Amino acid sequence: MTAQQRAAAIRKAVRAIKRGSFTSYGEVARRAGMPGRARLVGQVLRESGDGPSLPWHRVTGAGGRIAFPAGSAHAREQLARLAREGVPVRGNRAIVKRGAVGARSLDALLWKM
DNA sequence: CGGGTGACAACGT
DNA sequence: AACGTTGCCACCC
Repeated sequence: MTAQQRAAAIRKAVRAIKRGSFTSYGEVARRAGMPGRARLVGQVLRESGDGPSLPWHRVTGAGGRIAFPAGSAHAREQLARLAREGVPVRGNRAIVKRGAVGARSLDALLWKM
């Protein structure tokens, strides 16, 4: 498996994310057949840059957290694009639907959020 | 081979 | 919920 092939598989998985929804880096990696390589996903998206064929904004950190620093140009752009597609956002994150398995840590549940 | 670096993830406090 | 720590893994010196 060459780096090129891995990048292609990852981009394919990202393109498969439906409009109005989002997926974590780790999940994209799993769907691309490379569990545990979440960081590689970020690396590929970084070198791929922006483009109409690659909905990079639909990829978030675990639990919908935006990977870019809060307030940064990148973060604001991603949140704006997600919101434009109808994804509810709050602060530096996209809101995960309730009931999704593993959507929340036990902590978050106890802290009732 | 050795060490530093991330668009990460999971856990503990 | 905000942080800090660890574990991870591909890359690049």
